[in-house]
Amino acid sequence: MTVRTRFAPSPTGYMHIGGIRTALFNWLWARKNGGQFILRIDDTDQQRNMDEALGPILDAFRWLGLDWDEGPEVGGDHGPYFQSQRRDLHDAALEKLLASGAAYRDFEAAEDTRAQREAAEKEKRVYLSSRVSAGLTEAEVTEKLAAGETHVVRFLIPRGRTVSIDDHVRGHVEWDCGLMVDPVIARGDGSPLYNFATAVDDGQLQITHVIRAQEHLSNTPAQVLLHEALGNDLPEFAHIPFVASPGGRKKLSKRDVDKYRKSPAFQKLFQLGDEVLSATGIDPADQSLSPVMVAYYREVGFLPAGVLNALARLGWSLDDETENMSLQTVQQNFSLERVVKASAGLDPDKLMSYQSYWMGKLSAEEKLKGCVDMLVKADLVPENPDADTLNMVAAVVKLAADRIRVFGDILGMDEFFVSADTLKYSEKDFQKRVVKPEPAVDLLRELRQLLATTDEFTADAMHIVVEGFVEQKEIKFGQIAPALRLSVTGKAKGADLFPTLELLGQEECLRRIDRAIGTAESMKVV
RNA sequence: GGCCCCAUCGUCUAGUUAGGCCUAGGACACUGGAUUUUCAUUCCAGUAACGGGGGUUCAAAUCCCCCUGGGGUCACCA
Repeated sequence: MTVRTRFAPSPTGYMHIGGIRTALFNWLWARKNGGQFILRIDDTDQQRNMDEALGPILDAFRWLGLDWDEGPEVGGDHGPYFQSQRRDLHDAALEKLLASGAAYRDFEAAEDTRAQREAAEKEKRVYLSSRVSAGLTEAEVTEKLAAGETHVVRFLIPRGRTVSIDDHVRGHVEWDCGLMVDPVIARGDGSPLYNFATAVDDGQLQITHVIRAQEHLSNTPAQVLLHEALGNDLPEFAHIPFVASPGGRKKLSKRDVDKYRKSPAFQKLFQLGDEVLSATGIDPADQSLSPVMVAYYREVGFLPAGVLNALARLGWSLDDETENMSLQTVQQNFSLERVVKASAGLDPDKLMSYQSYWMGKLSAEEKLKGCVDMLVKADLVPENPDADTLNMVAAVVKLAADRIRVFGDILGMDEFFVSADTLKYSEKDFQKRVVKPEPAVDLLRELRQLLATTDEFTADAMHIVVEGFVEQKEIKFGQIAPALRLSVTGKAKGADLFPTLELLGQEECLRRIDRAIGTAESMKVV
């Protein structure tokens, strides 16, 4: 039988990083087995703008390169793939269950049901559905219906037996039906509820493997019973661990981003993200993007390969040593048997490590393209840049080498894309390296003369000039290099100094040194 | 609270199904050193774990029981 897996997101306007991990495992299992991966949109009745709500979800799949065989935009033989459009299927299934007596119309007032539940809770006994309505004769039901009495439809749990599954990751799990409440499967208005719609849809879509997060384990007995009553082939189940917050055990949640912001484990990621996001005109504080969302990583300049690698290794391993894996490698080696049982915390450090690895694998062209896009977004480079600009960016990217782990890191090298008069100094370092040391300004002034009279302004030539200068003045390299770096780049750290000078060019370097000298002197006066 | 799930370095994990090859392996992070006259990289080294208690056995991280701890879920949400 062909393996068919599905991922059924609700259109919420963003794609959760944990959600896409579940989708990834479904995709992997389908691809590994030459099967189909289906995307079904579990939208309910009142939904907001569908483009707005679904767009980001499909974008996330496309960005990561996870294609779907059936679903929105691609169609398929088992459609429609929007749950809201499958109502006739649900209605027919509901009729079937009603007719067979597997379900009953419950006319009990909602407040009565609630009161019973609360009473049971108070008395510390198990609450079970009263089933008063289940005992109604056909005539009585017809009468109530004619009288327009509102009712829900409940599934009649076969008490006195157990349900069990042999879960691919959890093993044998069993539930006592005698403890289960008859679940509502249709609302007062006749619309289907999740557990019921899911069973109907999974059955009709011929899903063979339901791979979903562990939190759904408690939904499983009801769904299994529903499948039985519907006469569906029972799918196999794999309840995978959910993605937990860094350091914690709790489900990673959009609601807790404020807390994550304070967590040490998340510190570096937030810092990087804040810088990149604000440079590209997105306010990091408004939480339209956060590390809980897939889009966050794209906007900060992560690679699909990096994110995918981290996600795959969260709760799954190939063996005892393989860490860096392409999607293809994971796909070839994926197995549900090697999925771990315990929930796994997302580790931003490890994610960054995978990311750096894959960034290192990129060709110069790909790297250049990613960086250019980022620079354009940050307005440091014009849209559709000319060849000169492109060459400049390429040179910077090459010089930056592995300092660029994510494309957003190029924005930290903005000194190459601004003019001498708009260059920003790192205040503290400038004080420490240029203003405070007594001879720094004088040395800079003298060195400037030397640099100005050099015909050949190359990295090697500059190196020789500065070395000669150091020798002649009988100072240490460390007494002039930091000041020079600060003057020219505004920063204390960065790429190799002499190639940096060459890249900036003689004129620009001189302008920057002049400005630094002026600035330092005015600071000294005050 | 009921039901269910889970438990190896700080983190992600290997090892658990078929007990011995485990004086518990790898990776990330961290610390130290070398290289790089900054930073980043690279290289080398180091710190660091079987939650506790009982069994079974010649032998237990691995099997059994109890405890503890963590988590999920208990809707006319999905």
